[in-house]
Amino acid sequence: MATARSPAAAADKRRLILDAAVRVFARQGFNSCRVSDIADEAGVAYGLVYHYFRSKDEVLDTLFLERWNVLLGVIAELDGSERTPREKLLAITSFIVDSYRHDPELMKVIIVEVTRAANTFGATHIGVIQRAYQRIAAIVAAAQADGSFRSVVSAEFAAMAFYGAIEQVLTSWIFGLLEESDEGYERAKDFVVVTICDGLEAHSDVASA
Amino acid sequence: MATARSPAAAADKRRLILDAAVRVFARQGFNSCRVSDIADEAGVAYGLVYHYFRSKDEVLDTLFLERWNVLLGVIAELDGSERTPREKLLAITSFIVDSYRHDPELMKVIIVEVTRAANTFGATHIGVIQRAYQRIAAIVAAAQADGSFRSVVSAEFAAMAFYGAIEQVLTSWIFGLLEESDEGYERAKDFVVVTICDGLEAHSDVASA
Amino acid sequence: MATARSPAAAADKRRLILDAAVRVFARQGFNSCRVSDIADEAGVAYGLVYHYFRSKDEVLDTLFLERWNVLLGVIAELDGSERTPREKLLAITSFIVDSYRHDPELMKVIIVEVTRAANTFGATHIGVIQRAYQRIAAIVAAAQADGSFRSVVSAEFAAMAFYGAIEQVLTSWIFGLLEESDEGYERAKDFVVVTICDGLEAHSDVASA
Amino acid sequence: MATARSPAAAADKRRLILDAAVRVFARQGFNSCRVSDIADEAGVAYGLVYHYFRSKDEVLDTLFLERWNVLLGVIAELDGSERTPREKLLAITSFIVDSYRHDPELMKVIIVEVTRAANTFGATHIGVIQRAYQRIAAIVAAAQADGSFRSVVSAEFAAMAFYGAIEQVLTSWIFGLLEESDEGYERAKDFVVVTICDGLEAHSDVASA
DNA sequence: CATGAATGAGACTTCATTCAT
DNA sequence: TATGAATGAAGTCTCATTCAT
Repeated sequence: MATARSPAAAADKRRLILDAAVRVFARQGFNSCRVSDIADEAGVAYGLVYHYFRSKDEVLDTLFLERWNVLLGVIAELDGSERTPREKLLAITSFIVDSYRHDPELMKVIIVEVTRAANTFGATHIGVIQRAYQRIAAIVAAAQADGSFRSVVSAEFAAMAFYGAIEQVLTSWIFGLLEESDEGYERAKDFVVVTICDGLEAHSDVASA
Repeated sequence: MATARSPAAAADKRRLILDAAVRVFARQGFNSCRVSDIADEAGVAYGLVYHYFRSKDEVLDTLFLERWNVLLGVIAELDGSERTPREKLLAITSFIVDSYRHDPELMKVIIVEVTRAANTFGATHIGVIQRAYQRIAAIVAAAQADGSFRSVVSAEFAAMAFYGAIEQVLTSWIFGLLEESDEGYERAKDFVVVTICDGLEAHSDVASA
Repeated sequence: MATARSPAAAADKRRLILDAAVRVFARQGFNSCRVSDIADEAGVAYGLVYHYFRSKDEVLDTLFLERWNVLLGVIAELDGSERTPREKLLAITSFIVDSYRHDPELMKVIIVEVTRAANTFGATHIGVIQRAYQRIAAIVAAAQADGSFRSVVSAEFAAMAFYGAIEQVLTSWIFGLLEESDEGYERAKDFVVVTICDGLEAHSDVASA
Repeated sequence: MATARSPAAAADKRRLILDAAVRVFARQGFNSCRVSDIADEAGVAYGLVYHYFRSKDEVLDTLFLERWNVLLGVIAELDGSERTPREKLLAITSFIVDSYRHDPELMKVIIVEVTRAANTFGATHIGVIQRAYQRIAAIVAAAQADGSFRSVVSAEFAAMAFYGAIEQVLTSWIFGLLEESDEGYERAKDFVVVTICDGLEAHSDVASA
């Protein structure tokens, strides 16, 4: 009782609600769930959700931004590191795949409810979403500048193909179309980088091109 | 009697509603629009939507299946053609990009409201969605079998990266992140194929790999 | 084809709709069925219902009045006959029970949807419904006047108990609470008359009363 | 804090809605009234009806079961008492008539909307409705066993005639066909029992039968 | 007579949000 | 902080009725 009312506990309630929201959004979808579903899942009265968040939207906004900002931070840090471009792309892929492995429900929510929701949350967060694409593009552009990447495709576009490949892998896991296993996760990381960096065609063809 | 109420005109009303629904779904999103918005856009009475469709969901189902079945037909046809694997992938890319160019609203609806809606329509149509991935994978697998594509990544996965790249391009157009122009559309087709088939890295690296 | 378009066939269509309506009203209830259900059951287009009847209500009105007027006629005829009061009551009971035996669906509709529908059809037809009660009361009153029936209860009230007993028997059949068989129907007729005319108590008690 | 929002007041709102529903159902009929009519009559917001009840149906179900269970309890209690069979039937009649006298609207709703609604609520509650008939039949059967009632009609059937007579009396009041007054209510009780127990025919006839 | 496409008012129900306690 | 009763706008869907052919 005494501990339950401590400031720490109060902060916990907010976290409790956010974590519950992830599970509910992942299970039912943002539009199909009720605020009371989140409260039930968190084990609190549903008025409390409105104590910590202005609206149902703000709950999802919060979840998305929390995670996306981590992603942006990781990419920024990588960009400034000593790695080769290929290593940088692998590290980004690795981070996203591991994010999914660690909390598949949160990543499902982010991809399904935000990143692709062109009319609702996607539009709201288009700015920060775009920033991720731009930072990846910057990595590619630098690689093209130093000659390690070819310039046949624009950096902007290359970033898109790269990110699209990753998101499609996650989507396939989300839809249950692709087997999920520790080995599967690791292979996926390699496959994305090999495909995007080396291409699918046999070397001889490439060489003669 | 070639009057406005001929059987042909009746069929037109159904089409009128479907076309209006595309515009409304694209503009407001499936969840944010009302059935009356569709009726208003089509210039018909509210109840007529329910005369032709059992529910709001069925309108979207119909739109999606109409178009997706065309895509499946095109891929199947291409698979049986005399083209090289690379040409086949280009043709698929070309078809999808041209679909978007011809009717960007319909493609927006399909991608935003169905293909990625893991909790709602995506789950409903997962079977037919998957079929497209599988047919692309079959093209890659055949290419790997005859040696024109390398086997370092599984065909299934390669198909995913390929399709993900395309969908990300369309998503970027939808979000207004990528310039849309006749030239842009054509370049996008090439870029997807070049990236996926040749890879981003400079040849020397690939050769030495 | 030639016969189907004859005037006789046209009249048949009206009858077809009425008969279909009985089945549909009995099965689904007046409120829960649609005009199109009646048309479907009759095998005609539902616009045709509106050719023969002004509204859905009028279909039920017609069915009710058709049958109730027959009942009124029977009671009137009996009243003028040479029978004893007890025989008259038996004849009325017999007619109603046989009506049910012959067309249970129609009687179900009349009782469930009209006779007891105090807020809707019952109110509309209260006049003609009451006339039946009054005619039965007249039979009882005459019997009381000539000494064959006691006058301890008012004729009006006695008619009510008599009719209520019959309707409850039909209701029990309708609800499936009472076994239906040829023998059951005949026994029911006797039971109603015995109960109402002789009473339930043993004779000795009655005699000593 | 003895304010209007105490827990007791909250419980009152539910009661308020139920009582309002009785008035509205009685006045307009279940099918013809809207949920908003109930809310308006109760002076509460639309949604509060759905806070306390899952549906419009559940409101009627609740009203019916509340009252019908009281009836079942009364009959059960009477059955175990020391009264003569005739006194038991009188007590049941008395209870039902007094129920109507005390709250005619509720009894109207129960009879018109439930007890005779073979396609909707009657079918739903057929089990508990039947239990009342059975308990009355049990009283008659016991009377027949001890010789106080004759066995010429089955107990089951006798119960039906008895209950049917009562319900017809109530129906007549509901339809405004029978004068309502304190004296009228009392006379009705006697009349039902006299008719059912003694019969309508003059004693001499009965004796000679 | 016959059809069924077209209309649109209106019903039930949901649920985000507020607020008194 | 925490609760959940209370609010009411808004949405989907139904269906009686009309009407052009």
